[in-house]
Amino acid sequence: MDQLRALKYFTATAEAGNFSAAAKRFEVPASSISRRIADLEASLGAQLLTRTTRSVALTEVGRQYLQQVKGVLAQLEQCNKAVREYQTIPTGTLKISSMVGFGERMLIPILDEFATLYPDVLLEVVLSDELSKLGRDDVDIAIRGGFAPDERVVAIQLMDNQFVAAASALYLNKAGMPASTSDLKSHRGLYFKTPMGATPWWSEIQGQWQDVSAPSILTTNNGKWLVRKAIEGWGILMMPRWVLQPHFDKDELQELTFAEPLSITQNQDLGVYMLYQKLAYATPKVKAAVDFISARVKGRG
Amino acid sequence: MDQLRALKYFTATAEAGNFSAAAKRFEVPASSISRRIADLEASLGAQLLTRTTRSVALTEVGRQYLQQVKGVLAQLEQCNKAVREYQTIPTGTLKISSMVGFGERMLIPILDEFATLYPDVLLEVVLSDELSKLGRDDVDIAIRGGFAPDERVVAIQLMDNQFVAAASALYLNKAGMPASTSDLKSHRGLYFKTPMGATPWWSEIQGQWQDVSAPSILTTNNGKWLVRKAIEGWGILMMPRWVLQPHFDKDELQELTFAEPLSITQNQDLGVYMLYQKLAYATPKVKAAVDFISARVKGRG
DNA sequence: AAACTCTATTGTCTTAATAGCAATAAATGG
DNA sequence: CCATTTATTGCTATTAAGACAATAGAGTTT
Repeated sequence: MDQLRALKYFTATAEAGNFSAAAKRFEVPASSISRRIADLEASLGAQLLTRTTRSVALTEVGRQYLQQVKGVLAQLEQCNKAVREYQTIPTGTLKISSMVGFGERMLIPILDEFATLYPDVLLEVVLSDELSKLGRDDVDIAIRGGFAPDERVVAIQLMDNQFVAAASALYLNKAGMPASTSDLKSHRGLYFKTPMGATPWWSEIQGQWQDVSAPSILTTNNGKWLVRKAIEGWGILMMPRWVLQPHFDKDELQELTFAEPLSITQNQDLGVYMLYQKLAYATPKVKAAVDFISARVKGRG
Repeated sequence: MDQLRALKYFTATAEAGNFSAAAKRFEVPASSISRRIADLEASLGAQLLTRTTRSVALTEVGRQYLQQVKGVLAQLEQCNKAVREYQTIPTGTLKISSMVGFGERMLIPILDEFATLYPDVLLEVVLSDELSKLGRDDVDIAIRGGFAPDERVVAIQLMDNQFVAAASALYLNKAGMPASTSDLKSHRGLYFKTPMGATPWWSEIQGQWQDVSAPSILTTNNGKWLVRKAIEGWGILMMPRWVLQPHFDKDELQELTFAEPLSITQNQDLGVYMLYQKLAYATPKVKAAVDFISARVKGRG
């Protein structure tokens, strides 16, 4: 018995809810679907579907089996795909999902070079701060702050993503230079809003992490606007160093340094990570992109 | 192409190092192994093995593919095993639907023991006098008064469910003991209301079934309340013997016996039945529960 | 209530895939 | 150099799956 075929029929039927719809998808008669699944059930010694003459429904075992088997099928497909694409020149569509800020400032600029280097790779870049799933054929490469530990996902740290406080000279002249992190509370705050919520300012004062956020003047998920407002002297903001560095260089903003540690989280590990599936690395386009991005970004950052 | 078989051949060959050894393991000619793997390679568009006339060795892709695929095969085996195990050890969720009265008095008490006996079975008991469908994965076991004849449903009679008339001494002192069933009409009636309607009293007098119902004082679908009112002397009620027996024992109620047959239906067959689906592959959880319930209830009832 | 449609199943035939077997050619080991 | 092992190839037999038609049950519409 071709169990693999039976499994494909089974998953399709479970999704469709009846045999005939599944049969159409595979362009075979419904009787074939019925027979293959009956065979599968016989070989397992278990009833996977309860049938009426009008429709089919999963049994409890059927539901369990389906869920597990779907993962197996997906993985096998991945394996086949990896082999098929191996030993070929980088081609095809490469989907990259990145955080908005990083994408605009770091990724897009270097991808021009990548595109000329690998002209056969069609780039599809999605900038979003929402999470997107790897593996589900959703994206090939994801760039995120922090990473969820997963066996099949490789995480490469691109940069440390250290948040620093900054304000314009204009503002500092008006409001005065804060001497310590606890002074921040009497200033005006410009806040970056991530999908996980706003990013209050934390400082470790005498071994204790404390919220030292200034009253909010503006909260937005648009980094560029936030920076512009800071330059115009609206208040103090905290952003990753790699965002602010160009403005420091142009003297548009001044970095505020303190004796006490200052961060946007009590957890220090908020580096920028590039994530990709371990399996996918076998495909040339992914391998090329992963190697390219990590070389370029690490060289800069 | 049966990819699964090809993969099994491939992994065996890779482990053995040559086709003939793998062929022996599957008891097929070496030519079959050779052909299946060649097909697999063709479908993948990649060479997995380098062959000499004396032995075979993995290529770079082959090694990668082997490693990934071995995991997939193991997982699939795991899935199959899980299903087969499900068919041998009682596990999973067991849904039982029962009539309210029977459920409260007979079923729930014995299910404690069942739960300790089969700890892997998650019980889900629904007490309702409404009909519920077997088969649609709605319930695994249904307990009902009477049964609809259906080819795919097995019905086991648990008890005879004989209805008997009763009243308290208090009432009988006041109203007098009815000498025959036809006397009942001048008494006060407490009626049990099933989803099928009220339950008038029928008696077979001189070969003729007649309605001998007393005027109704109370009609309810709540058996416990009905019994309490009877004990308090409100009137005469008819309930299954297994409901009333404890009250007879405690002298709270007296059974009324007559020369003429008395019932709540002209059809005598109103036993309590346990119903379950007749499936090609019976699940252990259902079998265990059916056996357990019929043993315990028949022993008592 | 009756006609209709959609759906799963079953039987039979056809077609495609696989196993079995024998022959051949290449490589290894003595 | 010969004997042996091993992969491959051609051919046949066998088995499994698909195609098609017919049947029966379950909703749906009229």
